[in-house]
Amino acid sequence: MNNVTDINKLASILNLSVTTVSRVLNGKGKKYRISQSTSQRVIEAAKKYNYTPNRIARSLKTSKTDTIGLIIPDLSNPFFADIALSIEKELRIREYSLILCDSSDDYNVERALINLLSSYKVEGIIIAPVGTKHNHIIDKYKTGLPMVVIDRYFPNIDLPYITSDNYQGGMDAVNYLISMGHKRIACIQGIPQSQPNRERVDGYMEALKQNGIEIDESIIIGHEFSIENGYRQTHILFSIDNPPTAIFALSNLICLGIIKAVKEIGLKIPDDLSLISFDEQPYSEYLWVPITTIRQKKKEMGRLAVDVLFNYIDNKVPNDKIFNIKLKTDIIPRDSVRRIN
Amino acid sequence: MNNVTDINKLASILNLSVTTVSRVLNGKGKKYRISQSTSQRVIEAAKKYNYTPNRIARSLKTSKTDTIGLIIPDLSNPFFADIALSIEKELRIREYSLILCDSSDDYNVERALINLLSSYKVEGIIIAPVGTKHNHIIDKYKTGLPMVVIDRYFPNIDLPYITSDNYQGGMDAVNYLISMGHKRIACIQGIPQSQPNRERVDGYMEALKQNGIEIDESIIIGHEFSIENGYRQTHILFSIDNPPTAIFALSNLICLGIIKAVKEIGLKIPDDLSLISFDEQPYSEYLWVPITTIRQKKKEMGRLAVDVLFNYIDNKVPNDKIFNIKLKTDIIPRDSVRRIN
DNA sequence: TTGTAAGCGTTATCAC
DNA sequence: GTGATAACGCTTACAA
Repeated sequence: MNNVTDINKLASILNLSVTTVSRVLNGKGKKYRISQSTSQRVIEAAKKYNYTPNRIARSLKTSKTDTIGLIIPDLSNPFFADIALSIEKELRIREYSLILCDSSDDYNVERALINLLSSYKVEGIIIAPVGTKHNHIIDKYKTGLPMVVIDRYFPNIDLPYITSDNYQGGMDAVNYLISMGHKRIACIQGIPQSQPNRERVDGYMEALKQNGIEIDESIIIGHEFSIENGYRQTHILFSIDNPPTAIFALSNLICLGIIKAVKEIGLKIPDDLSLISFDEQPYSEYLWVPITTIRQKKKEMGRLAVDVLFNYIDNKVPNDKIFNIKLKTDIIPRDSVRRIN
Repeated sequence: MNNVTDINKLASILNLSVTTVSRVLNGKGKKYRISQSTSQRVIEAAKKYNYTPNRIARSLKTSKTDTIGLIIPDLSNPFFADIALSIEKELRIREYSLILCDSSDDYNVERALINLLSSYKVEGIIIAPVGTKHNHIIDKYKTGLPMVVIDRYFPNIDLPYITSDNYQGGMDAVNYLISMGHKRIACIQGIPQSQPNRERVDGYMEALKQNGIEIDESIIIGHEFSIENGYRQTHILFSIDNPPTAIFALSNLICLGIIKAVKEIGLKIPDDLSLISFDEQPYSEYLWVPITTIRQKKKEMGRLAVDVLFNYIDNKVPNDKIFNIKLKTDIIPRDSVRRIN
């Protein structure tokens, strides 16, 4: 089983030039009118000696690496894991591979990762940014490296993005709560500076406004998309006078934290508290109480991100034409919201 | 902002040879006794022109790509997502990057991915195999490419692996159930041919045997690590005579399916049915009933996989010395198991 | 129908 | 202290 890893060796074994071997192996046999028999011999030898072209060498020559980079803040969050999976699948179809990077929601890490990926000569980057600063991203994009931002985008900045319609999602959630009779609605948020968070909160406020309900800033709290945050803030909410009758959780992780706290406090959902949460998960239905959620189109987001990215990579679209897409969310009513008086 | 992407250009701007520039940039300045001032100039110019070495070219020369490949069956399964994250983090510390591949639990895809990764010249591969065949893996390993198998390993085969002690985990789960008075214990399994599944079932049977409980093969059912499978099998279990008083679920996804079915059937956990499940998840505690689980050391598994892999990559260890590691599991008692008469 | 040779951007060997 | 130059394995003009 003498594996051959070098086109030169293969060519010399075959008594052919590397050119011919390369052409056959790249499917350019007929283009260069290489004889049937030669082609056969090459293909068989390649199989026999288990030869696969060295992509590194090929890339150096062609400046195509067939790789793209993905930077996400937290792979252990199923929201991002699902998106990553969707992206991987889409890339596979195009015969591209994925270099996966986790920024741990850290701006400095993210910054370094972009440069790292660029040194690996990825042909494009899909990034769910930490969400606060964006200069490092734009700079790289202007360099000519195709990039698409997902989830946490930057408004009014020339960067292609795919995100959910978080504003509408926030409005839908709160309108639903209001339609069920709730007026005192708290909002436990994630990273306040991040755009999805902002828009969800804006949607929340708009819904209240449209329904003539006064906004109480003291029950818009929290600072992180985590279980811990949901847990803490809920305890705070129920230690104040006039606690809410409903909570709008801005992510699945926050929602879990709320459940934890609510049980500790000894309340029942939805009897004592109604709950609605952003992010549908496979387990949302099987939680303590089946949770009413706002579902984002994760798979679609991944698919579109790749689509749009390749529009730039394949130069179907000029770099200064910016794609901006907001995907509709939908609401999945379950048992966690109760109708009150 | 004229970015320079070529060491030649940078060298000519500096009026130095590429050799010198390369040496300085690779931290070999003092080794070659390059003057302080020259080093300074190089470093500053690199920064000024935003120069980063082309890793593709470097790799071709050094045959080091600083990448490793990861193949997992399903990134949307949080068990694998957590492991992937742990691996990514470990690699980052070593300044390596990760090419992530999802095999969709498909043997043919897995086969192709191994060759693909090898053509990308990854320096090693960590793989959670589909779990049935292994020749393609061994063949590649024998080629000299370092590989480590995680989770679904192959017994009595010369391949390094890191997995959980599934046998012990299975025994622990069932012993716990038995200690709570259960005798009629069903087992809903995942992929029957996969080794973790086998060993969990073996542990299950051993525990029964040791306690003088007869094994009823008709209540060891299922074929997939999925919600759907858990759901279906539970319905089947409760359509037969003499249904179980407890179920041992062999994965978190299966557990969710069981919950779904149990609710439909109108049973209560743990009143009418006790449930214990493999795989601890962040949400295990917040499910319909807080679920008693067998926790696997996912983070540790990822960490060790990388550790062991680098023992081969760095040739600290001969390729024919095989590392085999089984990590202890632990049991997290919650409310889903009831003590019966 | 096939082959020769240049060149992709590095690093490493040898030379000065 | 610094520099020419070969080589890594491939693709691709250009030749024949």
